[in-house]
Amino acid sequence: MSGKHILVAVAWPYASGSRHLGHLAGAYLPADIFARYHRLAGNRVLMVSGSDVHGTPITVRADQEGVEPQVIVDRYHNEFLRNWEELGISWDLYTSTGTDNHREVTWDVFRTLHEHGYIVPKTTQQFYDPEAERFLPDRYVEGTCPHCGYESARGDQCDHCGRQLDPEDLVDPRSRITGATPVMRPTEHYFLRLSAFEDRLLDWLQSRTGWRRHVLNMAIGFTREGLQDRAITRDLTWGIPLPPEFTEIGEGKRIYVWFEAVIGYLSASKEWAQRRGEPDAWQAWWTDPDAESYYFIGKDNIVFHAVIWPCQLMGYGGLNLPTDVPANQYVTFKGEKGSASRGVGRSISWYTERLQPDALRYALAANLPEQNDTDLSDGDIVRRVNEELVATWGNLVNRVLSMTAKNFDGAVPEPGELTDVDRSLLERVDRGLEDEARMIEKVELRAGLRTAMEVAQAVNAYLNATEPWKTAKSDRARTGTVLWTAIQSLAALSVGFEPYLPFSSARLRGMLGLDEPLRWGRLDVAPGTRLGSIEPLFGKLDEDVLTD
RNA sequence: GGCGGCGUAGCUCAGCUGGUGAGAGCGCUCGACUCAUAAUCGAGAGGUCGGCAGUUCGAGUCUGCCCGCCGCUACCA
Repeated sequence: MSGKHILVAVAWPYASGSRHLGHLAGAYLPADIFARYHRLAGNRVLMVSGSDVHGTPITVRADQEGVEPQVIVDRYHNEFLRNWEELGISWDLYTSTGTDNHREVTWDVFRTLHEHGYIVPKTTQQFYDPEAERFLPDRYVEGTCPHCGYESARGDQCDHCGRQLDPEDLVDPRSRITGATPVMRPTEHYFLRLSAFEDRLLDWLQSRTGWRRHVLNMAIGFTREGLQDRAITRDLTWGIPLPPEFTEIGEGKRIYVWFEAVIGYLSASKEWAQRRGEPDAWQAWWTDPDAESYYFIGKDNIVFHAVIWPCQLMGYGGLNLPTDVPANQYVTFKGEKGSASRGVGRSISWYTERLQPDALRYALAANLPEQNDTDLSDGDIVRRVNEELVATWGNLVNRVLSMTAKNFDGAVPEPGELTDVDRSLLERVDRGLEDEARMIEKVELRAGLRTAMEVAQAVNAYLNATEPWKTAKSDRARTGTVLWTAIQSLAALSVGFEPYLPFSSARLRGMLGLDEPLRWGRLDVAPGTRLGSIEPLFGKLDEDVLTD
C-alpha cells in the first residue's frame, strides 16, 4: 500500500451535448472517489480524461445548428470544465482529443500497429452522395424501414421500431444532406486486425480476478463469438487525419473516433508529463508492470475497454493492460435510461445550480449503479441528503462541536483516563477506516460510504450512551474525556468521508484546526486546540428544491 | 433473433465458490433521550427471494423453460 502507481482512466465525455447525472454517477464520481482515496493511502495517482471532440453526433449537431463542429465542441468542453470544478472532480489532467499531442500519440500508435502488421487496408462498399460528392456515414442515410415501414429510419437503426439496420436495408434510401439518392461505391479503409488477438485476449480475460461479473462475462462472451477486423478510418472531414505518409487509400480519410478516443488515456498521460517538465514521467504508470490501471466507464463501453483497447495495447507492445474495468450500470430516471439527446435525466449543471456539491456527491455515491441499474428520483436525492447525510453525519458534527463550545469555551478538552467505552469507540473508528479502505480498493464504493456512515452512527450511539450533556453538570473531567473521544472520531471521519465529501470534510478539518496534507487513518486533534467557527456542514433541503 | 447482466421487505439496494430461523439504509410502529439541523439511540412489524419444473439430505444461491427490464450485436462511442 505504499507508493503504488495507479492510473485512474475515466471515460471521455462526448462534447456533443450536456452530460447528465447518469454519466456523473457512472464514471466521473466513482473515479474521483477512488482517486482521492488512493492519494490518501499514499499511492501515486494519475487521473486523466478529456473531452472527446470527434465523432458523428458532433457533426450532426453542428449541421443542425449551422455552425462549425468546433463551436459545439468549445461550448460543451467549457461546460464540462465548469462541472468538474464545481463538483471537485480531482483530475491530474483533463484535456481533449483535439490537441496536437493527442494527434501525435494517435499517429504513433497507428504507425506502430501498422509496422507490427495489425493494420491493413481493405476495400468496402459504401453509400456515396453524388450531389454532395462525399461518402455518407450510416446516420446520414435515411429511408423507409424494411421492418416497420417507418419513413425516416436512419441507416444505423430505426427510431420507430428500434431495430438495427444496415443502410442498404433501407427502402428508398436518400441522403440526409442533399436528399439525393445515394449510390454504392467502393472505398478503401484501414482495418485493425482484431482477429489476430483473439486467443491472447481470451487467455488474458480468463485470468482476470476480481472483475465485476457483468463486465467479464460480456468481454469473454464477445471474444468467444469471434473477433472480426474492424475499420478504423472513415470518409469524413472532421477527425484526426492519417499520418501523412499513409496515402495508399486515397484522400478524405480520417481516423475513426473509437480508435483514437481510447488512445486519449495514453496521450493525456504523456501531456501531463510534458506539462510537468518530466516528459518520461508517464512511463511509471504505463510500462512498469507493478503499476495498476482502472478504467471507469459505463456499461455501454465495456467492449471498447475490455476487448478492443487491450488489443490495441497488446499490438503496440510494452504497455500495461487494464488492471480492472469497473464498469457501472445505469442510473435510470423513473425507470428510463438517461439520454442527453432525448431529454431524459437533467444535466449535471442543472443539479449543481441547486445543490451543494457534497450533497449531490453523497446522494449519487449512495446510489451508484455498481451491480444493477439504479433508479434515482429527485425525491430520493432529497431523502438521502436530509435523512442520512444531514441527520446522521451533519448533525453529529454539530452536536459534538456545539457541546464543546458551550462547555469548554470552544477548545478541545484535555482527556482524562479512557474507559472501556471510550477505547472501544476509537477501536471501532479505526476498524471502520480499515474496512472502508478495503472496500474502496475493490471498487465497492457504495459499501465504502455505508461503512463510513456506520462509524458515524457508532459515534452517535456512543454519545447517547455516555450522555455528556448530563455529566457536564456533575463531572467536568468525564465530560471532557467523552468530548475529546468524540472529536478524535470526527477527525477520523473527516478522512473517511474525504473521498466522497471533499468540500465539507475539508471544512470540518478547518473547524478542528487540522492542516493538510492528509493520510488515511485517524488524525490526532491536540487538547487545547481552538475550534473554528462552528456552522452546519450541510443545509437541509427544501422538499421542492428540485422541482421546477 | 443471438450474447451478457438483472428481477430479493413500502422505497433504494447487499447477499462470494448452495447449508444454523433471508440482510442493510430509509419509511412505518413502540420505547429511551433532549446536547444537536423536530436531529440521535434502542426494539419491533414487514418478504411464497419474477413464474414453473428439475438436480440435491438441503437452493435466493445450480440446471431448463417462461415473463419483464437494461446493455451489446462490430458505421453511436
